[in-house]
Amino acid sequence: MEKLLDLVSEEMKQAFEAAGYDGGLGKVTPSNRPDLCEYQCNGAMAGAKQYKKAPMAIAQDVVNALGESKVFAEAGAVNPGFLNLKLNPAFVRNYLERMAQAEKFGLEMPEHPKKIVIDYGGPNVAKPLHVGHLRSAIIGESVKRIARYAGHEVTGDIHLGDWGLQMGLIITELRERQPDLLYFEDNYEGEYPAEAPFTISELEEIYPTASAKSKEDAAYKEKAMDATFKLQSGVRGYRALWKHIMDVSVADLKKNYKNLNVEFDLWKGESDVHDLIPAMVEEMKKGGYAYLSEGALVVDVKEETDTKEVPPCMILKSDGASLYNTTDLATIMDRMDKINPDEIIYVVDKRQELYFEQVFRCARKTKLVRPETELKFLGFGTMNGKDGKPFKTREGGVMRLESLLEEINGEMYRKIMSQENRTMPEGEAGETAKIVALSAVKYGDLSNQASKDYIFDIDRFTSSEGDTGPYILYTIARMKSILGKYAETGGKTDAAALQPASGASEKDLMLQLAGFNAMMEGAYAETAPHKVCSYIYDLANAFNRFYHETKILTEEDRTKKEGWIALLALTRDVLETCIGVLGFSAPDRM
RNA sequence: GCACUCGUAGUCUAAUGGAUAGAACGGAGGCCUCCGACGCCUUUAAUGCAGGUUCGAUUCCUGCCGGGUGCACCA
Repeated sequence: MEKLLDLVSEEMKQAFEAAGYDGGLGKVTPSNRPDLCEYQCNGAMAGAKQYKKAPMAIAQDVVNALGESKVFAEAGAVNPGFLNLKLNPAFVRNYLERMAQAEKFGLEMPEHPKKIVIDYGGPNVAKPLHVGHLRSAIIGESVKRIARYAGHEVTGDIHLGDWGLQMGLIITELRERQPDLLYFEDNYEGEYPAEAPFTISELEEIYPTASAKSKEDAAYKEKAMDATFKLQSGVRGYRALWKHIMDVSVADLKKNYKNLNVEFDLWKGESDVHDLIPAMVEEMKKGGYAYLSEGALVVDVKEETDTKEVPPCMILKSDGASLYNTTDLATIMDRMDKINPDEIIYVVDKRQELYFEQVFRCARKTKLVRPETELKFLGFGTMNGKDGKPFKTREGGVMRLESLLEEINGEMYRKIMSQENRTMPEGEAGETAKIVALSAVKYGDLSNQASKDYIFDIDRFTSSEGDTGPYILYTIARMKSILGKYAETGGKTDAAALQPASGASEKDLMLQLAGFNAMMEGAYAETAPHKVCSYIYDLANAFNRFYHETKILTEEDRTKKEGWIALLALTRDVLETCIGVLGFSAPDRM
């Protein structure tokens, strides 16, 4: 289904052509001056040079050519040459009815859906999630859902950090503590226990301990590196331990991501591509791309047009070990092999931009990807505390994600329980608090442009006043309440009942709804969840204004009432769809 | 040192080169016998500085000032 803006532009294009001008000038955009008009066209000014004619004269010609139109209720030429437009209410009404009845509100599906892999999350096993993981999860999940809604075939991959020295450290510390474990017996050939010899909380304590020790004690670090080597070369007991670490850790991660309403399609990690590395390195050498520099194996990725120094992409360290680059490149290779995506999007801290630039160039140069495969870096900014510095606990440490969520859930719960006219029982309040708290966190994050730093302010995010998640949910709850009451009286809801707008706030709401497709297309094209946020905020406001001056349930005129109910139902559906792609949901009441 | 990035009301944030820079919080004032006042309405206040390109610049270019970040064996 065509976007409203396209239909309107088409009408304008014909008018330009009828008046003897280039139809391409007839592009219509939403109005910058809502007090003057609903839509505007700046084509007359753009065409002034081309036709050596005053913009105003061109605009007047176009208005004359437009004549009587089904699309426009008003079209006027205004100095210095703007075309101010108001739409015909019946035209808008018909558009909304089609939208309500169409799949995905008439959002056009791509002719050739793209295969997209989104790499986000990126936690390390055996380490608890902390606030640094929050943005990748929230933004990645939303980008994934938007792309999927837009009709593409999207795979979300968590990309675990599950290989390398950190695993050696854990195994070493385990050995220090429990040297008699079966896993450390060289000659043992039997089955290992199914149960892990540690819990997740122990694991989370073991890693930092081991990491600290290795920094102070060279011999300890030596042991850890040896353990890493043994693990990577496949020593049975070490592999068995590694499996335990993975199982315990992944189970915990799944629980935590579930609380965030984040779901990965793939739980792949660095370990999955370990075996692919030797062949990949060999190819890069054979192709003449990789060479030794200062003992390390590197691929040059400089380009003529660079204004900055782009260091070569390192493939192997001088000791022959692999590193971050190696696994990322091997992962690209693996994805091309198994999924063959048209695009891979990395949702990563923006500080890694240069690094990914190197990796992308290297992947292209060494032909790991097809020439047309898009590699996109979606870098996000830092989440700061109220002081404008990176978010920390009161003690100055790294805050665990669990603690952060608990704090917000608690805050939300207190707010619900302290409502003056609270009718909600405590049990439901607990569940509702979680739903609303998640909206607070996610909306607070996503309403900013991803690339910018932002200030995490619990008080502001959990407030239901202003541009917040709870405000959106409150508005939805109110609509559900009205629709519920209407349904109780046996009323029917049907999009065919929609009426042309009779008032200004009603028309405003309708136009806002009609802009859904254009908004969603833009949010996908620019991988910009914040556009969805600002859209639903405007939509919620438009609804609240309409609600305020329209008494729906007490309306005597049945035609009017059913039309409004249909409008309400459509608004609710659009809002819920939008928060769905943002990765949160709305309770029925709050 | 080189490079990247960001500077918008007191605070927080938006704006494919287009009209009077749009919101939110805060401040001031108003609206509940009526569908959820966690709402609505009115009001207050901003593009770091200096040039340039353009009919028109928050947006593009140059310089300066200020914050953040990155510059091969970490991830």
